[in-house]
Amino acid sequence: MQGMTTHFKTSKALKVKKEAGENAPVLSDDELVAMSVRELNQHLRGLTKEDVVRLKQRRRTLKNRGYAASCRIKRVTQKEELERQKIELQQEVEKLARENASMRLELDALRAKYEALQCFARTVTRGPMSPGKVATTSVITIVKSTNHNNASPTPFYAPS
Amino acid sequence: MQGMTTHFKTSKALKVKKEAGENAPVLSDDELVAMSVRELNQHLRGLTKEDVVRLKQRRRTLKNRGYAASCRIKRVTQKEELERQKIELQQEVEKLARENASMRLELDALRAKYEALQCFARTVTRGPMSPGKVATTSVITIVKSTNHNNASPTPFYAPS
DNA sequence: GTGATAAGTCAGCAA
DNA sequence: TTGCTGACTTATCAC
Repeated sequence: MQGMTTHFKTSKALKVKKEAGENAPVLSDDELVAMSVRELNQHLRGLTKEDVVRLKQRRRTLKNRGYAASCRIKRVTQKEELERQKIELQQEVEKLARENASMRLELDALRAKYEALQCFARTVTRGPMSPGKVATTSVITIVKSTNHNNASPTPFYAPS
Repeated sequence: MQGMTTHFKTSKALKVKKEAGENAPVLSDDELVAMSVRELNQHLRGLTKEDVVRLKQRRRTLKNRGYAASCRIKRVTQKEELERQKIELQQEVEKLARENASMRLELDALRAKYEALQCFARTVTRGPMSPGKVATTSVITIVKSTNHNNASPTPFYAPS
């Protein structure tokens, strides 16, 4: 329904302007689009009303071309930004999950150590009937099993 | 450079087809676009070569219109999906951070309790010279200060 | 051929 | 008037 490419259209528009041109040195698209309204009016002197309308329309179209490009760039940029944030958040989730897991291990280990110590404390405080020697033996046994589980060589009676 | 809206163009295309029409009941856009190639060929009988080309081109344009629409919808959908995932991840980060903080508190509290118990154990095991009564008094003191810090009414010598 | 997409054009809204 | 964006068309690429 009009088999011309945009570039053909553009150059045709230029050609038309040239044909009807008075003195204008054939404004390029870039010049026309970068021109301020005041500057544009300078170039409008001595042109047909029709040419003025045509030129202004071409300017508007060129501007629109730029707007459309900005719009696309903005869209792409925003999408990339979202994807970046997504990756960042995923990494943060991973980091927190790791911290979480390691703290859970630490907590479990400490709970075990605590319970072992508690157990020992009970044997000691259950009554003054048993002499120190028995209690100490218990302690050694407990510590061994605890060490086997969390590889911490610190016996609970050390200053830590 | 052609001041017609798409709909105007479309109806113009229809009109053209009607003017040159043989027997076709003026295919609507929807009909034309939904038609299979084989069905289309049925409707192409007895049309000018030019009309055949025109009709096929109209069909292609209509199809393209649909593709463009799908493309836009897809773009929007993907963006929404990204935003949804972002919110989901933010919530997960918050949840993990909360868990993390509470576990850290728990860990600190347990460490304090453990150290208190350790302290007591040392007083008990330092030597069998001190009788049970003295040790018990120490225990009570420790428990009180521990309770003050973490509001846990469980003395370390209870079965927990 | 069919479907998807980048670029350009236009309409229409908002400032 | 300027800038932006949705919808459409066209060109182009991949399958």
